[in-house]
Amino acid sequence: MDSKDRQIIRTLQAHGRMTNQDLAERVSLSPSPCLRRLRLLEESGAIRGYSAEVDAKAYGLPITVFVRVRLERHNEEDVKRFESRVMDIDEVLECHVLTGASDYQLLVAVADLDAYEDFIRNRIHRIGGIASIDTSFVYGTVKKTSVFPML
Amino acid sequence: MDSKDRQIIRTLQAHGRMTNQDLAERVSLSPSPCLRRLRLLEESGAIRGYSAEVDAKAYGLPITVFVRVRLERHNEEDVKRFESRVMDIDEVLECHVLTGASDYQLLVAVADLDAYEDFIRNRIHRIGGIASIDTSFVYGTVKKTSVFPML
DNA sequence: TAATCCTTTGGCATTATCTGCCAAGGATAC
DNA sequence: GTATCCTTGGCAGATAATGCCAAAGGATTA
Repeated sequence: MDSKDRQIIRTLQAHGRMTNQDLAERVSLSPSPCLRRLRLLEESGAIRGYSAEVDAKAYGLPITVFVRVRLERHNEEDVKRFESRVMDIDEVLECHVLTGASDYQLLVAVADLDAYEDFIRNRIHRIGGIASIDTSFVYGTVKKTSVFPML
Repeated sequence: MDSKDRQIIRTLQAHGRMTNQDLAERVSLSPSPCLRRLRLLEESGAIRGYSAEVDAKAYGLPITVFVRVRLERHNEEDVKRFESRVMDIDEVLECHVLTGASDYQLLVAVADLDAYEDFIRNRIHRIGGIASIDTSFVYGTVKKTSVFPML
């Protein structure tokens, strides 16, 4: 992972469908070595994949919520159950384990408030062992980039 | 935005560099109408762009932090200054406006704890007008998908 | 300093893909 | 029933991907 690799990565974070020719030009390489570097980054797992960035509202999911969850008990069984159940819920886009007052932070996308209530009552609480849930609705987004800072 | 469009979107959220031929096959269209739908989704803004999903650790940013910030005052001037300064900080990947106890939640990626301390002291506090900062380090990630649920 | 090795690069040719154009099919309204 | 509109599918020229091989650049060792 040298500076050229990071340049390739940042370029593809900003323009994920750029052709290899354009990418090569942007990072000042010819197409062949550029493509070889790209394949190595993909095979090594540094680049996990590619994704379209979609307007959630246009898709039909106007409500985005950060949900912080604390469990009652932290034995292996309860933790495993919570995590495996959460992974299967399609509305949960992200679930991170955090330091601090909460155990987990979920990123959830839903169509309306009824769907959110349904999500909390019938998906999350049904898992059991939940000590507390803290909901923060996203009112607006000041910044959202997928491009890492230069090093 | 019909069911076919959403199918195209979900497919490209999972495999952003898939060729139009493969995409067409996956959604049961021939390449021509598939490409036309795709271009319309892009031009309408439903698809904002494409991005490589990169392993932050492999890139050299092993520490991910959610930072919740509350401002002392909420007059237009202070709010505008905070938001415009935050947009210019490369380490800040996301900044959302939240309901609840905090005003903002930032997603920050840094190389080490020193860089995080420097970020808080010299980037965030220097903005001025900060009432409180609450830091939650990401210990692990149970789930992270860019694919929206079916509707 | 020179020789050697190893890594990375660039060009070429083949194969695959993109994409604009036009005709055909299917649904809808009158 | 028919006219109209929207969407689809196929074709062809242009563009891009990718495997192979020779050459250049950089580091290490003698």
